[in-house]
Amino acid sequence: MLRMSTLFLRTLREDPADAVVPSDRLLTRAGLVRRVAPGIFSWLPLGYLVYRNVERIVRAEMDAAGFQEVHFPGLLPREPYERTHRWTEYGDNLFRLKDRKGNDMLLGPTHEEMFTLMVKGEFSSYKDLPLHIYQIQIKYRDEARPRAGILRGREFVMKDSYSFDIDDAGLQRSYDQHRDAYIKTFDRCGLDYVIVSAMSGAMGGSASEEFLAMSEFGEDTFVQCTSCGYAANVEAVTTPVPVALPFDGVPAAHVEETPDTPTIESLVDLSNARFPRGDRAWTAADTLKNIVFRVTDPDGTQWALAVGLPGDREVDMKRLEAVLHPSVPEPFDESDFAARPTLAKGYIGPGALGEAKPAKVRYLLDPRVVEGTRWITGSDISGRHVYDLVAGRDFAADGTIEAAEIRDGDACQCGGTLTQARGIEIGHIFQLGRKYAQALDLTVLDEHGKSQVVTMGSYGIGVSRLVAAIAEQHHDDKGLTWPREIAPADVHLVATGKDEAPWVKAEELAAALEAAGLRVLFDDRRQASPGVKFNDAELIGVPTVVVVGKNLANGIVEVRDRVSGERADVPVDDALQHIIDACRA
RNA sequence: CGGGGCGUAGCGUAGUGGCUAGCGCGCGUGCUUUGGGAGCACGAGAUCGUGGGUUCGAAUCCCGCCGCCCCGACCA
Repeated sequence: MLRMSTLFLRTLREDPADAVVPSDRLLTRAGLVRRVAPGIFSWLPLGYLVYRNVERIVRAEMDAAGFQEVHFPGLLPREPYERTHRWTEYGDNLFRLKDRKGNDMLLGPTHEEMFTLMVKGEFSSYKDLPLHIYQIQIKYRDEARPRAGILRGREFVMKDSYSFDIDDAGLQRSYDQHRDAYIKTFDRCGLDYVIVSAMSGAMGGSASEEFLAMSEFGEDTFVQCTSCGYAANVEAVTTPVPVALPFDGVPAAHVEETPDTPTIESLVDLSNARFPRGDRAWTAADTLKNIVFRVTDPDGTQWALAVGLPGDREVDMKRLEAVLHPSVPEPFDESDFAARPTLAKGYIGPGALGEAKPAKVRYLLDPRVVEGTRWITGSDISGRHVYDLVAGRDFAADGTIEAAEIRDGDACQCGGTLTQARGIEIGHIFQLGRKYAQALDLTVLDEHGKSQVVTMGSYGIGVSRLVAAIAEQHHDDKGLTWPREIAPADVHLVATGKDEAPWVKAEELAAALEAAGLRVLFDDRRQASPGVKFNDAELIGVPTVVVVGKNLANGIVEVRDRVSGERADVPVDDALQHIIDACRA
């Protein structure tokens, strides 16, 4: 039994000045966590109870799926990460340190290497597969900017698991098993979440999905189709390709004088003033904007890329980076332009773009720029634009690219419309494939005695982040409203009143509830006023609150439901059973 | 790393050149109080982030440094 009179807890009446998101504010005010350094937190007794409840659910579902728990060190040697190139690829996000001999060490940001090497050390036959192992471990990532409290720390707890299979079909089965286990886990946590397609990105491999808890404070933007159920991270959204248009009646392309129109807006204004369209006004969507980037490959090679897209859209850097990964795009700077005199800044057009052209700029188009679409675009001469330039007739590109910003109302592949929302990434599952097994030489013998590289899946849950994600979704203006399985207790029992009787009865009831197997948080503080106790109970968010006070004189105790706010006056003699029923409902 | 803001008691804050740094919460002692953050009295708690400078006098003005928060870039 937890007694408030002795609990190591101090709730705060005021919001901490630095806390911005609801979960951070409430977890701090309710005395569950305290910030120690940016992105680094301590768990106090009540918070640690909540944390362990979440961890227990995650572990239980992993175990139920038949996965086996292991535990790696958080402090790791450099060498395995050197072999997979992550010692360098992880960059500044890796916490690095040296031991007394001067050897490089790191605090593990994730443990693919360790899992792979462990399996390599023990298993060597296809008969040993499939294998699923997991750990719940503190991870360290030196984020450039930790924020939002527990939601995004530099030290956090993650459950990471890995599957090992001999072939692709096995990997798919393993992936599906994990997906099911994750659904059960997040359902038990009482979360409202979506499963979205994600970019497999750096890790390689094919299938990849993210579990996003709905929250306006989430850092991931995703889209959902209002009609077909499709959901995807913005980075992974694909744009439907419009049907090609006939262009028989379109006049031949012609260059016009358009002085001082380096921006789309100025170009549209000038076009309407000097070259009116007749049937309607020109808009930004009639222009073809070409944005150039310098792209750096992992091996250091640099090349130029132009993205052509309708003038009413911006390039979404996140989407561009996601498609190009692991290469890194940066906007052209003055020296890049200087090196390519055929590119007229502000007036760049398809005429100068393409790998075959002198500037050697790889030219990729937004899928919306299909054959037959007609555009106003740069003529590659400062102060002039081309009109009626028709895609497929007057120009072609090296390919297409998904890099344009996504907007609410954009079309889905199914013909429906997409809407955007934000979410907190609570889980990520993906088919790693053979990248790590290859790099670390994890092979097993198949049934023909031939050596085969193992194929892996990688699956993560942000355990500590889950606590914050649940808090984001389960609170009201008074405080936290934990789902029962997550809550630090089943019953928050408040004793109050000037007579001795309620205190005696409350003690008795607390003991009886505990004997019945319920977890009891007993507010037995003598000095605190009723108002303080009620407010603390609401802040802390235990689902069932019981008040033994002045109504005991009438044989009544009060049972409150924290979430619904319902209050029931219950005869003392029925109280025990009533509370047990309420907690087991 | 770019842009913005802020460092005053455990927490929230006032104080823009004048000597004793103020208030609320919390904390301690005593009395009163116990159904919605109680009252009274007394009390403890701050080298005003840090180093230097200006000045008769600096929390306050100037310069450097450190730290923190927010937006962006980046990320479970």
